[in-house]
Amino acid sequence: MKLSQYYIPTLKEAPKDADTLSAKLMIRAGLVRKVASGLYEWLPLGLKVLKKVETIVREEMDRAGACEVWLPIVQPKELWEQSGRWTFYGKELLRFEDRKKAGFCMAPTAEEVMTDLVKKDTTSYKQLPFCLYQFGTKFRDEIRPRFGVMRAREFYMKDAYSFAANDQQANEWYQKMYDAYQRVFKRCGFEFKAVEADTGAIGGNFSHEFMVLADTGEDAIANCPSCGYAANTEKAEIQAPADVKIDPAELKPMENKATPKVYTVEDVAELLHVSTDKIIKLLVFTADGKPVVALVRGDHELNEFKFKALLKCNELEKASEEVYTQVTGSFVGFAGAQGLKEKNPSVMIYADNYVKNIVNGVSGGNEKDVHTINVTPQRDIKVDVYADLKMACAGDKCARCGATFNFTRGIEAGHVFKLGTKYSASMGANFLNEKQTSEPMIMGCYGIGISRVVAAAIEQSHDDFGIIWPEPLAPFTVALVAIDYASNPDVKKYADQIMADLEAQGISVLMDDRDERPGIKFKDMDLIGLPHRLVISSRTVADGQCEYKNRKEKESTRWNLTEAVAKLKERIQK
RNA sequence: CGGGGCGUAGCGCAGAUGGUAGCGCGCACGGUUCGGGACCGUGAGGUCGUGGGUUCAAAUCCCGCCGCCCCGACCA
Repeated sequence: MKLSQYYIPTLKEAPKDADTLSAKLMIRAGLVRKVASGLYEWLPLGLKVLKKVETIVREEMDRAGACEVWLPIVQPKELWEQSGRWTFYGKELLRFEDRKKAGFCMAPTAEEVMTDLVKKDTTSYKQLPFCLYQFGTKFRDEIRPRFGVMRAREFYMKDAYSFAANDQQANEWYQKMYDAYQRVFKRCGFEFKAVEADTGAIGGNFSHEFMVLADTGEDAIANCPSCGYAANTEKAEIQAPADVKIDPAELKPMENKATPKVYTVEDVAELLHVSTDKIIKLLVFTADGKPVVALVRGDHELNEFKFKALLKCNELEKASEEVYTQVTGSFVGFAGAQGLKEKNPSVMIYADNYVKNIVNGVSGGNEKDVHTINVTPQRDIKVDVYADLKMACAGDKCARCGATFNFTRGIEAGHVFKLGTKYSASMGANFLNEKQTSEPMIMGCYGIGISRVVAAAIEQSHDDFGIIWPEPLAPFTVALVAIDYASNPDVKKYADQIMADLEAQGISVLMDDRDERPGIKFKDMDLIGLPHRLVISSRTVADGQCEYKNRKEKESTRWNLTEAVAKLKERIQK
């Protein structure tokens, strides 16, 4: 392909609303353009990469034995009412009416249509198990789209759904998909990790996220170097610290200190000359409307996912100021749990395991501008439940083996869920088993954000000059920079020849044949980030040579023109 | 939805105290250049987000609306 005929509008400067590195590079390199918040146009170069990812995913889905289908993006309200998500799914579900005032939505995912499709034709255990998948546009009306195509409202996804007659079959499909995902991300050339994850709004029994590792990733991952356990920090189970034996002689009596206008943990610690791990943070939530109190150490963060799981509630929200005051009898920021149970016996107090070991700590003083020092929870606070409630952080130990976690960051590119019977039961996707009884199918669902994978590839692999595509995803394999193409017939002859030879061997080439200065051509090619670069110019042609450079490397080498194609072939991954 | 910021040429920006719009990049034409985003000259390109108000006069001041971005809840 000649660049002069291709549509690659590159930009020297990124638009100011591009917020992430990959978003900036995708726009600058002419992969995408933005039409509106969270809505993108994919240009030829970007689409090529998208298709490469799609092809890899399709091949691995087929290899795993899944069958491709194509489902509508506009879906009827009735199906969503059957699953209960018409009301349960938040505002991310874009709902609308057709001319007959019938309700529809733009599909954010496809459990409903897929389950509906399957239940009509599947009636016997003899037909199970199987797995269907599709590629398609998904729409989620995100409150705040961000990070370019990584969190767009409209995005391209592969979603697969497995249906099984029993747990064993269901687990086998989960494993097949898990393995297929391993192959997909390996083939994409990624550094990645499969981690245990929270099941979130999709619901279900258990799940893994496939994280593309990148320092700029949105998610933090805890991994155990000893037993291999890896989990999103939202989920990572932490070993409770060993109980500390408290020496009664150490304990000091509680005492109130004036701390006017001091609100943050850091400020309190500084004013009172204690470290933040001595501070007991009190948080008030409403769990399905009922107020609850949570305590965590000042240097820790409460993990709402864990708290929610512990409470087994549907909705967990930070309490309003009124509720806070009502529950604690104090002002926001100055409540302490000492004596709280005595004052308000109906309120449940939950505390993170680490709070148990605080001795002579600091807590809110239950008065405006006052904190209480020498609070020792074991003596002074009636905690109902101690549990693992904190976000995993540096120094935490693996709940399974006790080794200290390592932390990395990643981008969630794929997610596998074991759904169980959540949708099949509510939507009546039943089958008849050997014993003539009807039971719901056991489902699994498996997603890969294809458009997000493209952005993730860039987040993981780039430098100051631009993108560095992993070879399997590169829009073209070879960049052929033909300097003096327009003015030197020899350059034109050899460049055309090499391009034709490469293309004849199935190697894709993008040749810059434009009548531009060399600097512009180099800069553009670096930005676009094709893995292999060949330069042909008056200079090299005079010596019967060309110049080769890998995008990842700094140094280039000279090759004879006659051997260029063969040498290049050696370097290209098959 | 709550808090903060912004909307002026394709992109990045400047336009105190109101006087009818400019710069850099990019684009077109001519010339000099030609291995890491050259230089000179000429030129095209703008309902200043939008609706209203104040005023002799509004990009500028006031009000409404819309859009976009950042911080929080969602997620592939």
